[in-house]
Amino acid sequence: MSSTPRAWTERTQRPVPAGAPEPLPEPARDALRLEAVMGALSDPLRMHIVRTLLLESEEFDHTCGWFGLDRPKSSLTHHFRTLREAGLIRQRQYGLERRSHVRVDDLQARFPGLLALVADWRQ
Amino acid sequence: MSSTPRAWTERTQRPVPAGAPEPLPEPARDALRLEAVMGALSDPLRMHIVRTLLLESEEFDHTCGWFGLDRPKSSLTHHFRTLREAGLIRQRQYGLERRSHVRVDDLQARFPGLLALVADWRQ
DNA sequence: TTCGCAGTACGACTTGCATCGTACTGCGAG
DNA sequence: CTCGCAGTACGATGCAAGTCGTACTGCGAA
Repeated sequence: MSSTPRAWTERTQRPVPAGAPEPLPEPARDALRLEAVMGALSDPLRMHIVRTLLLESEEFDHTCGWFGLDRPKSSLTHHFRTLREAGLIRQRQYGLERRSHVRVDDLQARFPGLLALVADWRQ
Repeated sequence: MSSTPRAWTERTQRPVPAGAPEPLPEPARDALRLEAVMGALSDPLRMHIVRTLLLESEEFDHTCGWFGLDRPKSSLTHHFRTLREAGLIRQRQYGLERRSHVRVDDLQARFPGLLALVADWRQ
């Protein structure tokens, strides 16, 4: 079940599969704010989430549970919402679960080099 | 009295003039933390300070007053200390005044591309 | 030595955020 | 229909940070 992940630099955003649900509300590319993005990444847990999503994601998006984070569900909801509202991740509701991926194209376009910093982050 | 500022990308850190006071306490290059740096930059006023220091500084460092910020002095003390403790700026005490500059070399070495994002920031 | 000034230190207030428990929602399996 | 589960919503709590007034410090000029 594990397809080999491409390097994130080579993985431009995947085409959206037909019939995928609409993304949850998020800021448009032009509305992304560098301070807000950096504020979202100033929390180590959120930095970890984005970095993991960037480096270890496969062909499909991932649910909150996939990360194996040892925090209550309500805390994860909070952090994922923070990341989405800052524009770092896109979330779609697939039936029961909410799946996330990094907005690679938008972030590269607006803040070139930022994701490279995240990828190089050492805990 | 305005010498032409070089572009920040061409201005590697100036040699320290002989007899300059020691820098105030700051994290060493290896101790810089990306989350902390981003946390410091998540405040628009601090982002503005760093960007101004990066783009409009001259051959010498600058005092808090130079920025012409319309805030009480105690607020500025707070923000400059935050920037110094996160490792973004270096501060030296010259008699009465405390002068600051961006730690260009350290930041470029540890977080390449980060200062370019700051320079491109639009208020 | 006296004064003015740059900046600090301290403390109070307020706001925002992280954390988490609990109740709830809504889809899908059986 | 009923149950279980992923995740949300809500609210309480505690803490960290932003804001700012006031008192203070310490250098340098007159």
